[in-house]
Amino acid sequence: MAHGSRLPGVERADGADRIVCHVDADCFYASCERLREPKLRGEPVVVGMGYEPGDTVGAVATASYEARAVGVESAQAISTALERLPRRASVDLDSDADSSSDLELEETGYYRPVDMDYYESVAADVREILHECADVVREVSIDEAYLDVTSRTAWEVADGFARHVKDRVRREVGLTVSVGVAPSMSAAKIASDFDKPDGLTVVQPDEVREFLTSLPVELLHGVGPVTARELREMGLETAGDVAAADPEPLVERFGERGRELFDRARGEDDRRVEPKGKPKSFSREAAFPEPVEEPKPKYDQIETLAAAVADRARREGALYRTVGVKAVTPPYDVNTRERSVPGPIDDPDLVGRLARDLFTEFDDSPVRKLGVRVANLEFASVDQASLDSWETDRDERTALGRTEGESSASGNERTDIEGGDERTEADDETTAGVFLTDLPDDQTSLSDFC
DNA sequence: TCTGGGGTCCTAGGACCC
DNA sequence: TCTGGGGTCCTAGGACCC
Repeated sequence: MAHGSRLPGVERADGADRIVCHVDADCFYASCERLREPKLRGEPVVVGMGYEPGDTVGAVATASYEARAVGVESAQAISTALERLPRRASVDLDSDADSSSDLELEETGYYRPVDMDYYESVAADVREILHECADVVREVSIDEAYLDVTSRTAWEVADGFARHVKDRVRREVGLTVSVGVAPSMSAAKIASDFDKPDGLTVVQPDEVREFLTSLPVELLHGVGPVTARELREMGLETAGDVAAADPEPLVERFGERGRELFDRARGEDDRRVEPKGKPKSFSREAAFPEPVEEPKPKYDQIETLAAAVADRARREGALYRTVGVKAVTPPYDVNTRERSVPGPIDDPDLVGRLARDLFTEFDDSPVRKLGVRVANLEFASVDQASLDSWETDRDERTALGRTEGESSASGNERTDIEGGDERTEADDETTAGVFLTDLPDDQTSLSDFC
């Protein structure tokens, strides 16, 4: 793309500028709940786990803006959320005995459990629209994506284009999204956040520096509480401060990230929008209501999590070479242990055995949270590039699996390469998925903006 | 902020190899 | 026996994101 060597003064003139769109659904889980339960519209809605009587652990996944108005935030302990926003249903029961609770009713809200399957199905509808609106889409998470729309619009009409995307999602799915348009991924991300909810912010190429300059450093992507505090200690409060700073101390203190920070604060980010690759790891974790010391419940939990992770990997058609456990001990110390085996495996029993083995170190420790993870993943077949080579890939993989199974068995642990039929079925599904997402784009409705 | 769950990337030291 | 420097893999921890 001959993009690395551009002269400072002429960066807008070389035609290499991209138009990047960041699309971010507004309080996605809560909005999904409203889709299937319209009475929740306009009401405070909290989606999370652990709010039923008797539950003791859980957190807020998403709060509607009405719920945020009374201090409910995502990642908050559900107990705190319930204090600030009592659950509507439970108040209704009380209200029989207390007719003066009309006022309090205003300060109650609806709680709903996380239902990922349903949210996934809604997200799939949104994705379909986004893929029709862009040449390249990078899905960042279930409710967020970057679009490279360089060939679909122009700066002069970028706001109309963004409006079109928003309107389509609202009409066809029923959700509001916030959209940011900018010449880079990092600026587009900040732009979509700028005017939430239902936001639309376009940052023209020559406006990027000014747009960023007054932003507090924590609004930069990749700057969390720790980095923000350290930046403040260096006297850097805003993106503008960082942009004007000497980059050397930043690199000194933060390494590669420091350089990145400096660039991003100046609006320099030449990452191209690229489709997301395969996952790097799968994990499952679970918290205990309170720290547990006895081995039995801990090992039971390890067992359950290991089985769930192995099952997930198999369903996704992934082989793994590394198994890890995580033990969170009071006050909140995160300990991880992992072990790798020589060859890629698909072996639920071995995941269980390795996980138990790795965990023995924490036999006598109080533990508040446990996790099991597989990593070093390999996806046997299906490179979307060429479907012709699929049969070949599959044959190669079968041979591969056998060889590596043997080498791994000779390593230290017995491994079974089994379930070949199931794996093939999973691969077939993946292949079908490639066909589905390869449907031709319908650009006609976008021609106005091109 | 007293802490849920599922991810990503980076760093740093040690082992091991050439 | 002492020794340089580079590369890669593994492991543990940390920061961050949604």
